[in-house]
Amino acid sequence: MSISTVSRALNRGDQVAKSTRERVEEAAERLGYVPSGVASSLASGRMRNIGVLMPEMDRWFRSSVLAGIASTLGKHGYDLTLYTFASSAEQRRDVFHKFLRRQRLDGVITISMDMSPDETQELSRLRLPAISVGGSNSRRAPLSVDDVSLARLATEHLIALNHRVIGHIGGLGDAGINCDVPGDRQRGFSQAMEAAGLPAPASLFEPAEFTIEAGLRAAKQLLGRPGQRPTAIFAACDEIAIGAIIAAQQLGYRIPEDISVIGIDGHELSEIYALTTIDQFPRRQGELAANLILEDVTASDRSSARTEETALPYELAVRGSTRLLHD
Amino acid sequence: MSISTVSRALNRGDQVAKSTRERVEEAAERLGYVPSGVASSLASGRMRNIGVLMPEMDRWFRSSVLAGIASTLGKHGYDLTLYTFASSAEQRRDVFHKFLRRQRLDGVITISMDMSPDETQELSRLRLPAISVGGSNSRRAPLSVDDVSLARLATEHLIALNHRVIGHIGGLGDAGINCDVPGDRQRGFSQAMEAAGLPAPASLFEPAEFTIEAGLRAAKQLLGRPGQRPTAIFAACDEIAIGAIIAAQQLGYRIPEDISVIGIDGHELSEIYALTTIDQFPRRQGELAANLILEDVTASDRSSARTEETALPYELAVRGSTRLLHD
DNA sequence: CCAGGGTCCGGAAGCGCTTGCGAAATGGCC
DNA sequence: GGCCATTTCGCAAGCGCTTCCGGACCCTGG
Repeated sequence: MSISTVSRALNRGDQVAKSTRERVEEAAERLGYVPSGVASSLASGRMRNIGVLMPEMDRWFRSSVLAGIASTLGKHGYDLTLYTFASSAEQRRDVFHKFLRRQRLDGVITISMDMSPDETQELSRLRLPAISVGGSNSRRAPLSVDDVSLARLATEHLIALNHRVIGHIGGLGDAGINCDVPGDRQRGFSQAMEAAGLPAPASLFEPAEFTIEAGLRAAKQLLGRPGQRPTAIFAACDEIAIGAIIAAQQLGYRIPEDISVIGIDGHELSEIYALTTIDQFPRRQGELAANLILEDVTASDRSSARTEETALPYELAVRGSTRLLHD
Repeated sequence: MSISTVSRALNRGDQVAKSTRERVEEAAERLGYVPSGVASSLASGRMRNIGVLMPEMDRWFRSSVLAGIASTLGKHGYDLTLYTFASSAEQRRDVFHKFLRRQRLDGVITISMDMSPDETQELSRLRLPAISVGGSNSRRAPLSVDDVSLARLATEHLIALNHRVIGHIGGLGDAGINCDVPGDRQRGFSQAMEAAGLPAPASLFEPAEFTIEAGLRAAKQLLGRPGQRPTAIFAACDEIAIGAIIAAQQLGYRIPEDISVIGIDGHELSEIYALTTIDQFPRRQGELAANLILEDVTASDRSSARTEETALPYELAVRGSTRLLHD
């Protein structure tokens, strides 16, 4: 039995008789033989390896997406190479200009980061299919929920419950280098308020990063401010919303009797806090992203590079943190 | 200028005149040339790639360790390939018997998982240096805090505060396939209680997985049970502790007036809940693990395979969730 | 001025696989 | 049973680097 027959039997199974293939597989199993990844990559040009780029793993959303990607890629026999750049511009440059150029990847998935034109160009120069999840205005075949609509929906939920004085916490991007999800959500909020003819004064907005701690601080600011107190708060993400709930409780407010709170994400903690939220199934987003990139990679030399956005499912999950306001 | 000179100039810089090296580097920079990773791996046998194995990314501890590893490896020009197996034994088998055998890795780091003898053997058959963090009785060069001591320390803190009736929540391993951190912490608890001559009846123990939700449920069970109510709770991890705090509050208990709570980990949320805990700096553990594995990999052909355990730092962080019991 | 020793560079042989191409074998049909 | 169509297999040429080895060159000291 020749080397080439073994290779064919193990790889694609075509062009080789069923019986020989079975013999080969049996022998490989017995010897514990698995073809060397680097050698087969070098020879075939296929890496069986997808890169995942993301700013940091500090948010629940991102690690959920990552988990979804990891499990899906694993199922298909692909490796997943992880690149993070914790707010260091230099590390980020290195990823694009050193690591990606080593040509170990068949494609990349980016999580909640917008690429600069330079980076996008680099990707196409390398002829690497890419898809991004959790970014808003990425340039190549983005996979994203429409954050503006999401925020509008959340705000409309509060308005439908008769709230008129609604505060918003969020809007602080990741140091500007990443995606503009916070900005989009703020815009959605404004749109909904405007459409309902409601004012959205600056005094009812408080900036915060996407963490519980920041949400807690911001909510205290917002609620402690003299002037008209909001009867409801739209938090840009669940972490902030949970922080807001804790802050409200610490200040003596009852949720939802005194203040309604709504978030976005479907965080694992949201159920515990009975948080009304918009679930966007991040893990499933990761799985979807992985499947799409695999399709792109397998597709005969990316002739059919998808460019249209793929809309993602989301779902208003009404729990106990929002309630009708009686006037 | 010949190919071999370029290779030498880019790789090790020795055996090549400074001036030529500079010329090569300048040219590479200008052309955006970076040597193909697979080709150089195949030729040299070095992969510049470390594998990270872990059960799932669902715990804060694990993603913190991962973040530390990722940033350290990136700084040294190494790729990080991530393998997870969400409780599926088959996936886990595949990782060890397919993915690792592809020989794309220079070494592996395992996070909070114990390897079966079969798996350990597989690793040494592949001559892969390995180090594990967050596991207790791993077999190769483990890097771990002594979970028994940690738990003893936490319990002793409560005892020193005059508590005599102390409950414990935890002890539920990850379906038995992973590491025995929960068991170790339970043992530490028992040891401390016994040493202080205090009883630790079954009624004061409640099993729980390492999540906030499970902690919440378990704490309600523990506190709702008729009979002697504990004045303090030692939670096996911060997630459980936070769940316990929330549960206690929901039941109307005040923390720490009515019940003291201590956890282990140093979770990002622990400050918000004023949780007394034992910080074990997981991110730093990840960085350390990465540095050690790089040492192992670089070391002239693993002649000096470390086998002794490396003790890790930890620190009792006393916050507001524990207080002296006046009798 | 020449020998000797260093330094620096180029040639060439792989690393372990994939795959196009042609040869061999197999099977079906008249 | 012979011939063609079809399947199945082996040969060999790479894939893009690394690295051993020998040769060219330069400098120094005698």
